[in-house]
Amino acid sequence: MEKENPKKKGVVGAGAAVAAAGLYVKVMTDEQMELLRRQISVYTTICEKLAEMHKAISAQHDLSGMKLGALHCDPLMAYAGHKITARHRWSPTPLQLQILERIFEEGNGTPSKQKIKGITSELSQHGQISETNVYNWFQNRRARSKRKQSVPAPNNMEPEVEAETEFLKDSTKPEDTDFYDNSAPRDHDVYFLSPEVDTEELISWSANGSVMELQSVPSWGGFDVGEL
Amino acid sequence: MEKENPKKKGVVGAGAAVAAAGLYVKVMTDEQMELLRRQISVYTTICEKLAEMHKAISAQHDLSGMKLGALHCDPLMAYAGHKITARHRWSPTPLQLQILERIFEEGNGTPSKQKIKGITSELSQHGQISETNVYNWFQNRRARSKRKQSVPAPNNMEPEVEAETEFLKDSTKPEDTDFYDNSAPRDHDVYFLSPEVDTEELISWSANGSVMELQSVPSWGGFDVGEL
DNA sequence: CTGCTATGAATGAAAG
DNA sequence: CTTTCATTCATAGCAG
Repeated sequence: MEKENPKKKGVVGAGAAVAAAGLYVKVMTDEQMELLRRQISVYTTICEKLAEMHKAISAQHDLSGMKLGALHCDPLMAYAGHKITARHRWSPTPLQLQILERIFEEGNGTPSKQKIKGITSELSQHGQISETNVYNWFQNRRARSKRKQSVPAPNNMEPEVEAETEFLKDSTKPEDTDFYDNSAPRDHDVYFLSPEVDTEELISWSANGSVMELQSVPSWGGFDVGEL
Repeated sequence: MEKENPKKKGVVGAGAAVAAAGLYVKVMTDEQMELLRRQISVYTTICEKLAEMHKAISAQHDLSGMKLGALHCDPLMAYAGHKITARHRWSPTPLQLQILERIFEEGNGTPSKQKIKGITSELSQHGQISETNVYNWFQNRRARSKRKQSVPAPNNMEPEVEAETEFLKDSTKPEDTDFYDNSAPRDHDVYFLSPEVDTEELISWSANGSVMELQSVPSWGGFDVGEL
């Protein structure tokens, strides 16, 4: 496989001599400093929390599709020197996936050409996508959902109550059983505000919005990072 | 380049000495400023993405139902005890492996459905196994054995430039355009500097590794946000 | 503890 | 539509 090439000593421009006039320096007051520090802290916490949740959620392979594969790289990786591998196969963004699933379940068993076109244009508002992608997606979705009717899923034993079976038994069928949601109430809100964590005071984003708020404060109290 | 120590807070002396004497203003070099700016940008973007992702995921909690029915790990459980790792992926017992190998080499290039079924039931006498497992096994076995003869030659290029190597092979589809990959510039720098860019395609954080990495860089080259 | 390797699994795309 | 291929993700097990 190909992995990181610790070649380009990217490292957050440690030595990335900033612009030319590196003679004068920027100045910040204590106040600004404090503010900055605070914001950073918040961001850090949020990211940490989110990462944790993400990890948990996609414990092993779930991920309702958060692996956008458009460009396989994130900002950090970029600076880390990991080349931006160009060209990757398309992958729906979470939003797109959501929509696709909805449409799929809606019963439109046969997305006609026209349908596809429409869907495509709708989805392209949430990210790059082509008609072919949509077509393939439906094709695959159908084919794969079809192949899920063998596992009797008879005795769904408690995952954690494994007797002496070394490996899990029937993990057999990947996709089937739609009743799972009975065990999982939709109190999503609660999930994120986990009982023990102490940081949620900082970030309380039960539904979805808190984070957005945070994002809206990128100016960092007078410190305009954007204008730099 | 002295930022190799993820553990020890570097404390770039430049003036971030928030500690004691808080009488004079803090000073940051352009370099630090740049760094900060980048990090902020990255955090912002990531948070944005994460938020979006979670919104989508929690929206229907797994729309495709593509996961193991019973196993439904939610964040809550994760926090509770990090126990979500209950499921282990299947692995053939030596005996099963032996049989599988035999069958594989027997030439049955394509163990079709029926074949799979038969094999599965045969193997299940030696341990837990499902058709899917068998299917995947053959799939992987074939793919892997095929790729066992082209390792050395193709590399020669500098890692830093090899990004452009191949995005020519985008054979996508007949009828539509696949701008999705060509339109995205790979000017890494831009990623950080322009928050206004449509982040959808800029950041794609597929692997959980990305996030993890992020977490590991909270020191902000001198800033110790962690201690806050 | 950190990283690497082997390998089960998921999935977009293509072939039949 | 169904089956196969190719690529990638994620993780268990092992080595340094």
